[in-house]
Amino acid sequence: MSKRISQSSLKAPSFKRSDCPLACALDIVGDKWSLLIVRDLLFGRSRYSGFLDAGEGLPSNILASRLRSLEKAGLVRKMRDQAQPTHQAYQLTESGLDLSAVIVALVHWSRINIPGTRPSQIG
Amino acid sequence: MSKRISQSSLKAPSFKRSDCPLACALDIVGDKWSLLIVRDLLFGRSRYSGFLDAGEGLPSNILASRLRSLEKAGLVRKMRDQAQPTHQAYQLTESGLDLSAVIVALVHWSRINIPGTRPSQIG
DNA sequence: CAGTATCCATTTTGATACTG
DNA sequence: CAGTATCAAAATGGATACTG
Repeated sequence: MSKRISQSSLKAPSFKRSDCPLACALDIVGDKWSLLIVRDLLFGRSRYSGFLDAGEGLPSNILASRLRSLEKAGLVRKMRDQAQPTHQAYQLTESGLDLSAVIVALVHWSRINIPGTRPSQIG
Repeated sequence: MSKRISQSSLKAPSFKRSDCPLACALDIVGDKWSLLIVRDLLFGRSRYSGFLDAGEGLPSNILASRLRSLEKAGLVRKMRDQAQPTHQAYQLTESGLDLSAVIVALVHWSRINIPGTRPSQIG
């Protein structure tokens, strides 16, 4: 017998504490995984399994939850893979692409301020 | 009878998954509160009670935990308040100040991409 | 194989009461 | 004022099992 109630057993993080633009942004990407998924998308990964293999050990249930919340927030779009139509592919929307500036700023900060950061490669 | 073991009942978030500069940065500021505290420091707040009153309803135990981890990561310094030496004051280090670029990028993104964001004020 | 879902232990959170 | 302590609730992380 199959369970039919829950769309997913894992809920996305809560949403919108205030109208401060910074707090609003953090309600969407203020966690340890979302920007790493955006990073992967920027660097050409587009498949579920690709995100899982990215190296930081993102668990599959967390990945599913994050993809849902990023999609709901309009940063990511899911579609059929052009090259392999049997597969799904994720891609950034305009809004998601705009996050590259945030990622660049974080990487720049990290390079200067965190010792032991990898010198020449993101991802 | 008093408990004496725990320095604090609340632990700071875990640390350093990989050597990717983005992941390293997110291990430090990749949560919903740390950058809001940095924002407050940038905008002139410096006291524990000031952070609590900032408006987003940051709980005091989370604040204590975040201040500890930001201090440990070298972004924040605790000292005696110059004006009122009976009080403590927090201030950003150079490293913490450098995060302003990240905050600017996030606010800019938010203004463009999140409807309902407050038009003319951070904080 | 790609993608989801479920179970369960551990961590983190949020709210509030409490202490020096 | 500046934190700590307590505790319930929620999120996380792994492992694993299910579906098409």
